[in-house]
Amino acid sequence: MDRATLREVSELADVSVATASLVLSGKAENRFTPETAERVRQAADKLGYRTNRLARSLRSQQTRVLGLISVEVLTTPYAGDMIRGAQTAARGRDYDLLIVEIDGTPEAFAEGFELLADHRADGVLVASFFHQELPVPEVRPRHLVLADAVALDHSVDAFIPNEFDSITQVLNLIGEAGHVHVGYVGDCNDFPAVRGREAALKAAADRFGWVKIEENIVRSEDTNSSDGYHSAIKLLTANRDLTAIVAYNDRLAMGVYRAASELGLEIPEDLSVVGFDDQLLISEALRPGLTTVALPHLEMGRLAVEKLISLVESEDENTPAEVAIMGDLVERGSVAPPRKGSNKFSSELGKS
Amino acid sequence: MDRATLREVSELADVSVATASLVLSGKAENRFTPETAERVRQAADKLGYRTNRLARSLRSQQTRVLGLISVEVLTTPYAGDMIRGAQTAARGRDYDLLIVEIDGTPEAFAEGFELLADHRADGVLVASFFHQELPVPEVRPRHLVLADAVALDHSVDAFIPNEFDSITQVLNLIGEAGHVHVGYVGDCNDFPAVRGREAALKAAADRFGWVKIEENIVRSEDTNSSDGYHSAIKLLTANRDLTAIVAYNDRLAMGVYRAASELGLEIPEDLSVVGFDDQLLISEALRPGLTTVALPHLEMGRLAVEKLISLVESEDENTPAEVAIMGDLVERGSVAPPRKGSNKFSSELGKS
DNA sequence: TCTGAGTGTTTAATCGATTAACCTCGAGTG
DNA sequence: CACTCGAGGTTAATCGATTAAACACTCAGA
Repeated sequence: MDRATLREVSELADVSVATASLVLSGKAENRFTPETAERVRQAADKLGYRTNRLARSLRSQQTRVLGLISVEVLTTPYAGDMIRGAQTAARGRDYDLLIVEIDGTPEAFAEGFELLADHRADGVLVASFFHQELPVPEVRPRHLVLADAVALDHSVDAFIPNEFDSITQVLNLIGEAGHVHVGYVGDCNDFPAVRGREAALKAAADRFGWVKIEENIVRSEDTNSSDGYHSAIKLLTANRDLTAIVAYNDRLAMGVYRAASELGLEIPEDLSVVGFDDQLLISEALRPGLTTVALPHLEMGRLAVEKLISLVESEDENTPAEVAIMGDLVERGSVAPPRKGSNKFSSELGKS
Repeated sequence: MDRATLREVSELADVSVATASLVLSGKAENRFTPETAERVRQAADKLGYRTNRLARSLRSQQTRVLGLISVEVLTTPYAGDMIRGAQTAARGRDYDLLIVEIDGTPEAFAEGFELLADHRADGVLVASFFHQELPVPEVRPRHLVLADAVALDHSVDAFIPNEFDSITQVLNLIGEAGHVHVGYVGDCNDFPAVRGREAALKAAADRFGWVKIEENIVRSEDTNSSDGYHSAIKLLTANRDLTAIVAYNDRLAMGVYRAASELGLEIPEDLSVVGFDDQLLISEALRPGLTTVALPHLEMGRLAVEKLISLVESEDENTPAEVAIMGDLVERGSVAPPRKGSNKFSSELGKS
């Protein structure tokens, strides 16, 4: 049941191993008579010949294998599409992916790099489960590209989401609907994603004339639904004029929904909500569906692999660049114009 | 910057390549003087020598690479832990994983198998994103194991969840709390997971004397939250005595929560709810937290790899077996004893 | 002195594919 | 007729590690 070797093919075709190799690799188009070539091809076909990648790689000093270091992408439900994008792109160029899952520590990187070096991967792609700055060690593969992450020292090619323009899409939706009392449920960490989204928020606030946006920002310790809930409660009770809340991500937005429901606020009639990430388990399940932005995971994976292959295949000098990619707006129904005057919540409270 | 070869090491140590190899592989413990051995080791150290896996594999005819065919595991947020379990187990035995993502069609399998055969994987693990029956082609790797799936013809070793006993844990919780009017929001497909869970439901109904369980089963077309909502509404309006609902999975349970909230039923006071899967994005985010069962993904991945390695390393005859593994009960607070008499919903309606 | 048995180390074949360099033969050229 | 040249192949080195078999040497025993 073992695969046939080139020697077996060449014997069946009654030629030398060299001839068989040359014919099958197509690297000597017209050095052989059509009959010889055909005989070789038939023999290969008959024996189900496939070239032994180990042997080829050993000889050619390239494996056509790309290492993929997954920083928690495999084990968190956020960014699987990035790997799919990467795999599709790689397969399309006849490369395969060797995937190693690690946490993001420098030691784990070193181990991962070592393992991939042992396998003689032609290049390495590091994919992160969210847009962060990674401590990529100095000792690193010759060809390296990052996806959904940048190197702390910005010394590596990277494909990241355009946080600013992406979230601006939902901010515009809020602004154009006429909201001016807008709150923001954020994250307290210092990540590029956090900085980018808040910068966009402030720009939008300026542009649309949102009222006292600085005071309507609450930053959660963590970004789970329950933090979103507490933050939203805090926002909505402190500022009863709020008619829209922007959440840093969909999980926080989920908490905002719960807060709204508890306070008797209908979404979107009394309160518009937008999220970020388009985590389907949440954004599709909430009622009404959450208007949010889908991160360009597939694209980042694809582009990163294509860049990596181009690095591998041309030995030209390369100047590392960070490419920011737009996310897709997904409108579902959690945004509506504000009620006249103020939201139901504040008017009800006004009565009592 | 390229890695040192054995020849370079041997030259530095002033011995033959054979000696260097023998010393470093530890396969000839006392054939050399301690001084020679030490000299070789020092040289290897100094040069940062690591054996070239391609060369070794080519020679030894085994790669210490296991293929992992992921049937949508990578790209759905359900079962990433299975891959983590598999990778950890493999690394612990000095194997690496070559992962290929496919959909579950026979053609995709064939392609995946071919690709892994090209890479001379020593064995292949197929991991599915849920417990299903897979059409594994006849032409298959010599060593093959399934995780979270069985072969249609049951001809392959498999590690699967014990659906019956796993869900019985939450069913017992419901029964022991004293509920007798129990509803079930199910799935209409004919999967092992569906059959196992419904069988357990019926067994529990018998054991606890649940009232007319057959009539309180609604099967959804799909298993998203919105189907769970519609099914729960149907159940709760048709049978006002229901005090507990069991959902086929957490996503459906999420819909049940919404239905309950819409009907003014408090969970767990008026209605107990249990799910299955422990999908954290849902089970942790819902209020109250969802009591559910965590599938043994990590374990399945781990055990499958260990079985696979044992197949690879001993050429003994093997009789395929399917091993069912228990899931873990996760209690969060969506179960309470029923209200005296009946639920709030039915009593309120009774008044009007 | 010769044989035998260890010890310590090297020689050389091998895994399978690639490819530069070489060979052979017949046709064409001056 | 001697010589060149191209078409159509083949030879053999190479990638790096593994390992059976051979070799060189020492020392004990006959």
